[in-house]
Amino acid sequence: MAEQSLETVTADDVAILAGVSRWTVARAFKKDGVISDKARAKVMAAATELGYVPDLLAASLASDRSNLVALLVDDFDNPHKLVMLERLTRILREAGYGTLLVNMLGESDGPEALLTASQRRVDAAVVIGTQFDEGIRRTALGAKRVKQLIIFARASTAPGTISISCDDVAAMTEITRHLLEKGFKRPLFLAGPDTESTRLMRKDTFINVWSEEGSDPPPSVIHVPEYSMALACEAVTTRLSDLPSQVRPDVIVCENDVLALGAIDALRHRLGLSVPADVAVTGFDDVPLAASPAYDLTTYRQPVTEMARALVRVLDNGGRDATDVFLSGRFIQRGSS
Amino acid sequence: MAEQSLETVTADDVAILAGVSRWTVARAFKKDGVISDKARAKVMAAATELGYVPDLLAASLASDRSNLVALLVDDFDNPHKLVMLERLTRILREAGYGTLLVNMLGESDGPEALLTASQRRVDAAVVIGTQFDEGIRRTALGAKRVKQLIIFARASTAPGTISISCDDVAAMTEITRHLLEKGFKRPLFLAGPDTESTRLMRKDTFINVWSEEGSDPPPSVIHVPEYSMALACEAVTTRLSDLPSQVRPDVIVCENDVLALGAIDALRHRLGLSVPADVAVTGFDDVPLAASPAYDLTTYRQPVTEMARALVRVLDNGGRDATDVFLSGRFIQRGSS
DNA sequence: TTGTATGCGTTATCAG
DNA sequence: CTGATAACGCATACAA
Repeated sequence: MAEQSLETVTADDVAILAGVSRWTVARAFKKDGVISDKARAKVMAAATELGYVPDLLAASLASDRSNLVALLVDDFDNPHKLVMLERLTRILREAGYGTLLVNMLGESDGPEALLTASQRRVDAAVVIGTQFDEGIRRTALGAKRVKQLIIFARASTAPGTISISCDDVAAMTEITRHLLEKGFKRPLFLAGPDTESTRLMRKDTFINVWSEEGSDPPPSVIHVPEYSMALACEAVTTRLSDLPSQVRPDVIVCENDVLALGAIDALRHRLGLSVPADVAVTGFDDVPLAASPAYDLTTYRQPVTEMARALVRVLDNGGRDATDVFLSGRFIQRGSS
Repeated sequence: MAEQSLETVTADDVAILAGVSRWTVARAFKKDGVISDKARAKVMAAATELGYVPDLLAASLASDRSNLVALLVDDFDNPHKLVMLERLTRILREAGYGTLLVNMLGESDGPEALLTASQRRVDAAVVIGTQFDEGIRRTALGAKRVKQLIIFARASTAPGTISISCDDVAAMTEITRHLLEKGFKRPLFLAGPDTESTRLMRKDTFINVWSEEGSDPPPSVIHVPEYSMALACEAVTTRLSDLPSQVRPDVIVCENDVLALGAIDALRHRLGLSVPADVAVTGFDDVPLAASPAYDLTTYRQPVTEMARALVRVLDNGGRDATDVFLSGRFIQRGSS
């Protein structure tokens, strides 16, 4: 078949060549189109001959679906984002959705970012950021700008949104019990920023389970204002330096892997301690680096694939009778604990 | 202003409220629209009152620009991809472009991925993958499917494409001279897969400069089939184990940071050697992790921001008189060499 | 400077 | 099962 270099080949062209009407061409391209096998065959033959592909833009304009979803990301520093992006783009594409990647630039850029997306008629906006403020929700829901607002990898009780996330409670309970079994006595919990609207249940769960099932004083907690290795490293260094080993934490439980990696760096390279001999460390997410011999981090793998599939289900349903989704992942024990 | 919950507010609605015609509304929203200040003010007032935003989908259909570019990625394992995605989405968005992230799933998925993008009428397809086969080029250029094919962060001589990349020759020359000055004698070059169409000039440059300016035997080279820490770690381990220290390389020069991080892991955790005391290591890209105390990797920072800006320039020009772009980055000396 | 007709490529909906 | 009419929301070119 010679390469076509027509400016653009439309359904009309195919219709003429196939000897049918333009609408029959459209039907042939719908999975469940009501059309005779014969007609479809003719259309398809003509289509491949002309190199016709339906124009999704025109389709979006005419129908009220774009099969496009916006992925709003606000923190590109966490390698786990790359894992999520890979899985989301793969699975959404397999399901017929395109993905618009939107960078939520600064602090309060959420609403603006959402507008950009809504201008392209996305079927849904998926927030994969760490922050999720009320402004976004209002912008999304007010004026029906965005049909659906989905919070990914974060639990949220905000009305009008649905969230798809890892079951933090089950996950952190498993981690905590592992630590209790191992006989750790003085945990330190290293947490990220304390947001209101979307929160991780990891810290609370850890504190609860440890307090209930352990017989020791409640764990201490430190917060860093961002999920950053450098900040975590700094925070742990300050906190542990000059601390006599009798009162030094024997395990640092981190809200995610990025913090854990920073903590390990601090212990080894700033404080001259050994992991896990002097201090153990656990993370959360299972970023690729967690498996490297350098860190060998005990962590919990979020079920990203299943989460992405759940997203597709919600999308395919057009958001009807959708409820929040919590999925279990897998505890990954490695050498750091 | 009360939140509108109108189904959709179009330019017509704004026109009525502002007491002008629909076309005047359109003019008000064009940066260089020929329109009186008074009319524009009225339109804008009406627009904000109604919460009107132009529909980019309809605009794309009517004009022949979508202000949408597809980002085709085929390797989500390299953290540097995250850096590039952050910069590209940020700068493209600031310039008024939306970004469609497309996952080039498998081996020969390029053409298919490109089709997905072209169905949405992207103004350009930007390949950020490591692989770039001829199939992609043909699909893109054949039948004028995609107006522009741009190779980002990779030099390419493929006809009909334009590439925007770091000046590998200058960069690697700088790294090599640094190593020569430091007095290293037995380098080993660790490279990724050997592709035909888009190649890095890093390996060749290193070999050339080292051979010309150094007085020692030509460097040895090993290839790994993927840019993966694990593979690099394995390859270095096999290569160096049981090697007497007199003939052991004293520096491993890596094609990128991912390989370098894997090499460092191998040296430290598999071979029990110290970096840089026993063996030095250099990378390329300056991924965030390179700055961590754990690796402290000497590397070369790609000018990602400038590269993204160059992309915007090409896009704004609609590809007219565009030529390949090479930009210099910055040599970053750290502790690993 | 502003208004008007026409077209972009598809889909929804109804008629045959 | 197939053909036809009317949008979808905007841009371009031209006329006023």
